[in-house]
Amino acid sequence: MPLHFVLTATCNSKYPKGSNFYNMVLTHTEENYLKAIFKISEEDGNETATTNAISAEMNTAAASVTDMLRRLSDKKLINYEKYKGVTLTKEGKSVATALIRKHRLWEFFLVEKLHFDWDEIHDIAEQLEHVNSPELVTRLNDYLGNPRFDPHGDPIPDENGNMPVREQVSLLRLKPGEVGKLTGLRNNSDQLMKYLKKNSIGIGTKITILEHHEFDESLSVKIDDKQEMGLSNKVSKNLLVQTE
Amino acid sequence: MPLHFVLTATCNSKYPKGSNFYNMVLTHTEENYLKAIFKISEEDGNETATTNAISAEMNTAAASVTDMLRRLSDKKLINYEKYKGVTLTKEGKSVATALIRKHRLWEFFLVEKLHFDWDEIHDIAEQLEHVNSPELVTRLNDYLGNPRFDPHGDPIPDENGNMPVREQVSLLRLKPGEVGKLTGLRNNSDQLMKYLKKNSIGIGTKITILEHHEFDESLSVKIDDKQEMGLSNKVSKNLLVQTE
DNA sequence: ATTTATTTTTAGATTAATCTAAAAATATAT
DNA sequence: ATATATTTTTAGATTAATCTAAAAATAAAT
Ligand SMILES: [Mn+2]
Ligand SMILES: [Mn+2]
Ligand SMILES: [Mn+2]
Ligand SMILES: [Mn+2]
Repeated sequence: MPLHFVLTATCNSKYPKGSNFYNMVLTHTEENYLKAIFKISEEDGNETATTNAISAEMNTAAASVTDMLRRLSDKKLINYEKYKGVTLTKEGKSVATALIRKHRLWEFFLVEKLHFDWDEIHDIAEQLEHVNSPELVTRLNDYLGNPRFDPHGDPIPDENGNMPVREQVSLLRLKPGEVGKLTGLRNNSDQLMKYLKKNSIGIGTKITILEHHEFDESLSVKIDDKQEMGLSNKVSKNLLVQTE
Repeated sequence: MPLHFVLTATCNSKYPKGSNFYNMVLTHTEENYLKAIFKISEEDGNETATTNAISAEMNTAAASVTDMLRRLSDKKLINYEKYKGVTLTKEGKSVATALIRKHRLWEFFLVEKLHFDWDEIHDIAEQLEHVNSPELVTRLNDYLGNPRFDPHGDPIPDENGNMPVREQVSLLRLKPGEVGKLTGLRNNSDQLMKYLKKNSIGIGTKITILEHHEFDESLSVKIDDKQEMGLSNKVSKNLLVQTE
């Protein structure tokens, strides 16, 4: 019998004594803020991450963000001037990419080894990414065969934080007759993933353009030389493919 | 069973909506206290876990323990009466064994798949055990082949919290000529593990008793039909073996 | 250039988890 | 049984992380 619970819990870790700049132990929360700032900064057009953008990304009140920005600034993880928005420092960026590396390695593990589907892994990886053990990351990476892309096609940063880059365009840009191999999604929405899964479309799937429909800008396509189907404009726009 | 209580909890990570009594979301700290209480209760002779025992196990001030006991009691995870010490409720015990299950499954993973040594895994498992995903535990268990004992020889509780039991005696109890297979340690001290590793002794190692030395109650033994060596009383006492 | 709207910060509270110091309860020893 | 020692609880503070409401700064519109 489902009762209505309001659940609040803080997942605090302790600060070990003797932590210095380079082995600073951050709280899960601080780590999540850094990831959010990184994500916002990556979004095209964003010079700096604003308080409101972070507030939206983190689902917290703007006032809470301001609080945290002061703290992250004190720790030299961000460059912060009141009212100006923030950027990550070198150190902050390094923390953020290390988190993303862990997140995506764990996602790869969950799909490759534990046979989860790509729409089931994100929330688990959100937890696993906070496990702090450099040796674990190294061994996990080796165990997985040093993968370069996660199950959503997102690049996995290497030990130094460098992301592999890849040429990919929206499926919408291909002309009839052209073929694209699905390499990523523009946004990793669960609904989109479930929809694609239902239609046997996943990373690596070969998609051939049959026709562009002017009226609603949708596509007719052929999937892996098997079924033909229509793809709405909204779906096609979100599919990133490599040609040839 | 009608459970009427409203509990308030925050977690930085999203907490599942529709939580009920049986999938209550606890903080890492609350989970660690439950594990500590479980551990103390398992130690022979301990009817209840006292505030000081918990304080020692958790490395926190006794006053902090009292605080937490009130909280855990409010959540019906422990039976608590002031000055009387505590026991786990059925629910509390179930949370604790689920944690131990996760801890030991992850330790098994770290050794079997990532090739860590048995003295390197505990701290990482301490973190991994708090990852909350029943599906993950199920799949991890299947992936590992439903192991019954962890790399230290400790039993892994099954889905229902039942621990496999095993006959094992201290090596000291064997008579000269008898053979024991190492199945566990009385306490998982890092120093002991490192010492054994250095002498090629691990779980499964065959140990033949050559001689008991009266003077210091030490042993002469043969390891896996290979090297002969002495084992101090303190070491032998901590080695648990199966005979035959 | 003012006014209005939006964004951001400050102020003031709350909760979990911790601490130290003091008080109260229980256990041990004389 | 009284005194002493130990254990446990209470009292009072602190810090991280959050909130709402109000003030201040910046941006947009008239
Ligand atoms: Mn993800
Ligand atoms: Mn991903
Ligand atoms: Mn362990
Ligand atoms: Mn173990």
